[in-house]
Amino acid sequence: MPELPEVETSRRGIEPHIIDTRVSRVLIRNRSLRWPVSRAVDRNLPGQTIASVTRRAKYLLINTENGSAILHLGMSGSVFIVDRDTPARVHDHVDITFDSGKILRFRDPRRFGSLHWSKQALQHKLLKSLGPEPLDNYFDGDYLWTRSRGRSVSIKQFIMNAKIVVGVGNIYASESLFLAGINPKRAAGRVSLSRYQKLAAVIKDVLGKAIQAGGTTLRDFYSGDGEPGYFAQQLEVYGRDGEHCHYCNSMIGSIVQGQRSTFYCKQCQT
DNA sequence: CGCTGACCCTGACGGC
DNA sequence: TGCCGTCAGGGTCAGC
Repeated sequence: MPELPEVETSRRGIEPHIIDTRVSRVLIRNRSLRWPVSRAVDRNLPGQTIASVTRRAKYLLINTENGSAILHLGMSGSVFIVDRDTPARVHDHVDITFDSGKILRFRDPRRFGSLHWSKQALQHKLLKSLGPEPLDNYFDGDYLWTRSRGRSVSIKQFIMNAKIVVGVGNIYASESLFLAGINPKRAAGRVSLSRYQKLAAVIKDVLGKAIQAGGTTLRDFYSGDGEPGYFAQQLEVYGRDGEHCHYCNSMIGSIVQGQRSTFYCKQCQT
């Protein structure tokens, strides 16, 4: 469900409510997420004060002086702030309660999300081999071109590979390739440097604009403050198969790559 | 090492 | 109305 802009929107939504606030209690109703939730989470977090909430790739890092909770939202996860005594609904798996009386609640119907505790979050095995952040300066066309030489995988799957670059999920991969005019089926090793420069630029642009819009709400994404994201209104191809391209008026098509749907314009994308 | 496909899970939706 | 198939914004892992 959430890609980088949605995770960033969630981060911005919750941080002001919990920063400099002490955790009084952690309640884990269901430990069977993507990986079983270790007791280390509820053993270490209570009593800690939140120093910051940061993001690496699609992971939210809830940082304290002594370690971090590492939260991934998976496909259907969300975090939000509720007041004490707000009844939990089904699929509300984790409550982190603060001295303020507020609760940071994690909800995840499909349970593809995860929660870990780590003293050194960036060195955690799930995070340490991740590629660069797309909004970092050293992520650029030269980098993509260099990494892609000799690779036969499709450009769509290449840019969704978190070892290459993080945070580009299924929506923004299709959108970026459309904006760069690149056919998603093209082999990554057969994309020119100049096209990679265009691609890196549009990835930065589309992710930045999606963050500004508060993310993309397709059905169930809401920020920590309960606001939907408005980026869906700006989508060019995602979810638009059978409709007309905004630029050339030909029909948007869809294919399946790596068991994920890809949307593209055969006319505009070569 | 690179690539492909199976798999984890629940809910929403469309067709019949 | 109800049942069934399909699909969904994520990621890991085994096997070749």
